[in-house]
Amino acid sequence: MAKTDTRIQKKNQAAILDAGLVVFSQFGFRGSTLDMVAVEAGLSKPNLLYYFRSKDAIYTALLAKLLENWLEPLRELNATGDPVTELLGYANRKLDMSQHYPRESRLFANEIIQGAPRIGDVLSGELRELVDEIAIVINGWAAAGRIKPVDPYHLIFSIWALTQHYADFAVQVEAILGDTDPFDGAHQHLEAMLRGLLTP
Amino acid sequence: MAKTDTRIQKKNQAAILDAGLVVFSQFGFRGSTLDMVAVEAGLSKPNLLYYFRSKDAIYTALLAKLLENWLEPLRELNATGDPVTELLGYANRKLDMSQHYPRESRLFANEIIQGAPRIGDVLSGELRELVDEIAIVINGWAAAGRIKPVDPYHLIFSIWALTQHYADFAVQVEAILGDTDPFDGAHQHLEAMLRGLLTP
DNA sequence: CTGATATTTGACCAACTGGTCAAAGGCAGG
DNA sequence: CCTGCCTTTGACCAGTTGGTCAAATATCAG
Repeated sequence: MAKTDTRIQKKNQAAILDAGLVVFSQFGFRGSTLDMVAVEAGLSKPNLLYYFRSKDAIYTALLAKLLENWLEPLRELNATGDPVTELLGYANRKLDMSQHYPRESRLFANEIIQGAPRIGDVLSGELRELVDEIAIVINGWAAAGRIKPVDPYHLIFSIWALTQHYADFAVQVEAILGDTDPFDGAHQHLEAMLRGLLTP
Repeated sequence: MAKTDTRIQKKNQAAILDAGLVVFSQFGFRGSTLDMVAVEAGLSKPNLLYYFRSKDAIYTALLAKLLENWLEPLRELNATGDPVTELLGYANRKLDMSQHYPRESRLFANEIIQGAPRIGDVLSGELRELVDEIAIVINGWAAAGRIKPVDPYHLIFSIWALTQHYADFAVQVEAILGDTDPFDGAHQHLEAMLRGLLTP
């Protein structure tokens, strides 16, 4: 029943997902067409639909695949480590993701701005639980005087905001900075902000 | 020639722009349809096109109108005031805008994420010049030792990121915070971050 | 080589989209 | 009441969209 995918299946499915990422991350779900994805993937439209049941199936597959990578850095946060090191490490990992996977960031941004119709349950389920756990850890660190007292939820929001901004609003950042690479300064600035906030 | 608009014209144009804001801010330009805007405005589709030449005209009118309000707080920043007060005031004003005009924020977010095809020249023109001016002011403050040394561009990016996040990613914020109002904590957290970064 | 299976595609369709237009309805000044 | 203008709309159109399907083609095991 569950036959293993052939070489060509794997290749084409990957090409479709790559193309879908490019197109969906720029135009959002409703703004993208199967023809755009097909052209980007170098396949015909009916051929796309041979590998994926529908436009929705491509988009959903992309979201599911990316949600994993997106939540992973948060899981790596180590409750037994040094608080400032851990939080800074997390923030830097997120910033690296913005630098190296900006399209993934924009895909999520599009989905969430538009009301997260397909991942709302993940946000209020898995993500919320994960953040609640981290919040307890951060509160513990604050109670022990290892960091300054801080609202853990807004701390996490601010790390997300500060890091994803460079991917999601890349056009604006580039319009203002010109040729300067944003990420050198971004890392330094991010660290300065978080140290100023957290160091007791 | 340039007759003043009648009452009914003003009323319907306003209704269309309001409806356009609701629809475009949620689905982006390509994801929105004239029918959606028409239903939201309580008018028929041909009637929309009696007041605006095209879908594009509605969207462009919205963007132009909003760009003004969006840049205004930045212009209000006073070079002769107290640095920390000025920057905190700006950040709080932006956060208030996210609270009271989240759809405007999401309209811009959608436009910029998707590559800012219609306002790219404003970003690299008017906005960039404005930011360059502020950057000089901030550098002056830092050189005078009135704030800690800081990259002015990334400081501005971080204020944008931290404030707009609560509007653009409202669904995610609400999924995590539940019924708690985000903006109480947001104001406090924002102030703590900026004070930690700036206070010499 | 051969047959079976996996892959690809041209032609097509119904629904939707932005936009047009002529005709109808409403409304103020005379 | 009438006249002229502003407003509204039903019907319509051409282009696009997601999706189907039967036929054609490539691939591969024996």
